Amino acid sequence: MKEVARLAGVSPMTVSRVLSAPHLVKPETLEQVQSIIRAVRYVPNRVAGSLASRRTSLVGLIIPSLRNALYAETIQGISDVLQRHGLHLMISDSGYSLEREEALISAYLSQRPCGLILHNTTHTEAARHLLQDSGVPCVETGNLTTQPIDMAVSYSNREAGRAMADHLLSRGYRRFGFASLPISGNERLRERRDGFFDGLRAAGIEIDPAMVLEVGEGLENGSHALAELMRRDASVQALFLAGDVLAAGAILECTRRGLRVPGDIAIAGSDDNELMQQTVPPITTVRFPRYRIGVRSAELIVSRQEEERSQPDTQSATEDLGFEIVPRGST
Amino acid sequence: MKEVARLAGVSPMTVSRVLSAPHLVKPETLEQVQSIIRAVRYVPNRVAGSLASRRTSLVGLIIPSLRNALYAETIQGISDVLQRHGLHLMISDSGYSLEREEALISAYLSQRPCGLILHNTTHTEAARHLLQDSGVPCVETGNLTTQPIDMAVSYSNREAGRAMADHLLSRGYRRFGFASLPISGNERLRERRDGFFDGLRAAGIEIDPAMVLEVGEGLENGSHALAELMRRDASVQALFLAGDVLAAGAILECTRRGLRVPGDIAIAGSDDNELMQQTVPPITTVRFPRYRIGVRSAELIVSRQEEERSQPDTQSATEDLGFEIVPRGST
DNA sequence: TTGTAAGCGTTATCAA
DNA sequence: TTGATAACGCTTACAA
Repeated sequence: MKEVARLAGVSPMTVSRVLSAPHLVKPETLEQVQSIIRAVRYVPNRVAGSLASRRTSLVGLIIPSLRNALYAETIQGISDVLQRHGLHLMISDSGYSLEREEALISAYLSQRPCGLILHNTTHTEAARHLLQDSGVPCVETGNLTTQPIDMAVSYSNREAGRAMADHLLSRGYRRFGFASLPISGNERLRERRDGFFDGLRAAGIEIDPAMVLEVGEGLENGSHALAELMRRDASVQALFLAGDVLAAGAILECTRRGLRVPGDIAIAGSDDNELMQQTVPPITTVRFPRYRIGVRSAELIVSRQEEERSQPDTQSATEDLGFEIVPRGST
Repeated sequence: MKEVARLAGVSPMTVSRVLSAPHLVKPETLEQVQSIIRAVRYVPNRVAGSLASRRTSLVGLIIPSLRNALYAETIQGISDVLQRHGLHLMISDSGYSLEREEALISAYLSQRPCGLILHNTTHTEAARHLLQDSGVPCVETGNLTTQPIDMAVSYSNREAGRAMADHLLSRGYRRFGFASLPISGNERLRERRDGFFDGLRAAGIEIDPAMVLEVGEGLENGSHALAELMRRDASVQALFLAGDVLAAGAILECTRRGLRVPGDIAIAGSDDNELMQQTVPPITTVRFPRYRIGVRSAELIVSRQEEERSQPDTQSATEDLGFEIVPRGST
């Protein structure tokens, strides 16, 4: 910057203004400086800028897994908003471990980000403290929480589970099975499952513990879940496969076995992805507004940031973006 | 840090050492300082650290689209390696636009990252200059390039296309169709398509331009592609659907139409994802080592970084990680 | 093993 | 509209 200033015959401060507040610079000076900047291909150093201004352009995102296509929509929503505001996204995965999440939060806070987004609402004690003390705007997402650390943008997994129970009951099914990814350490799935059980119980139906399964990720494990649940109870009428693409895997397995869906067995999924619409038959599912969640999360952080520049009266927020049962051919 | 130093009765420099070179500190002092750090919940400021050391812990990644599940594997590979080395990943999507890529490169360079990974081998003139002048280690990936800006880790899309042609020819097919996402601005797909045509041509077969289609993303568009190509030539024998999940969409459409695969029509895909293995029949495809590519890309940047600390004799590298034709039921 | 001094490359602040 | 000056919170280099 000094070099640019020297060549343009102005002070470094003027160069700085050309870059970050061009409207404060006389048009001729502006153009003069800009031409030098282009000529020497000057690339400003934001590290220095951030230190001086005590403000970075980094937003941190921690998700349970990068591989899981679920998060892609949310990430795109976040990214779209941040990019419009000149902010940058750091992403890491916690591998579903709260300890790793804590370590990541700590590492991210060292970077003095202008915001943090967590796809998670349960954290270690230490992690909560870190976040609270830091004063960094923080959005929790992935599940509705009554006690957000700062802000939350989500939907109720419990209500979604209950709504799916109501849907299946309304179709006349009475014997159920349930499968999901491992519940431990995943409050989103736990809530969805418990909501489902609540809904059945309200209709006087108790699900057999043997008909509740945890399986690994992937289509293949959806197939396994179907096979195993049918083996355990050949008269089961409806399955709720909560999580990722398990339901699609089950449908594909039905195709392979020549089972009619929903004639022989009804199958419902969650997390509407395009696969759900394209199977034969298309799968009844519960859809969460993932892109919108990314967008709102990012917007909250951006607005927090802009607030800070004017009036620093921080306000917490919890937004419930809802969900939607999408009835299709499989139930 | 000053505050911690004061409370611990040492100089700030000792606190700094406790954090970044603990082996240089006397054990008692170390413990003493660490206990103060915990007590006051001191979170070091890496922005300041980076400015002083002229070294950040940020690696930038630019991919064409965040939504595309293709990149998830590569990202996970990168992330796994970086996390082990205490580095952080910034991710943005260029939306398949070279101009946006250039803008992102420029923005990333301002952050003085310790490396950049581009899922792309064609760039604007300005972008190449920026990268070359910056001296920031840069890995290009996604396609084999003869002229890497710095380093490259990839596979040959052209060879992959040719290999798929050979595979289909060896199965006895002679009338072909091809569909992919839009080719323009996507050198990876162009190469794959051209390689496919090369392979056919070598066997004396020229593909009818009417049987070459570009469609949008998603399963649904795979279905459309199948419908359209069969409409244009009812006697077509084999389709190569290159890109994303188009082939799976086509297979699902065949299921809906009651077409036998490969009896009525053979279908081959690319980018082996789990969907390809689970359809009925499973889809013949070409598999790229996406996770490995992420791993190697990150490793090259890490090793460059460590080199720099010792001997600064930078060396360029192009690594070809190959691909694999996976013959399955659909051809 | 620890400390001192001098930056790192910007921006905030105030004065001109 | 522009400039001088003093930070920002660390690390490097060297000295003790």
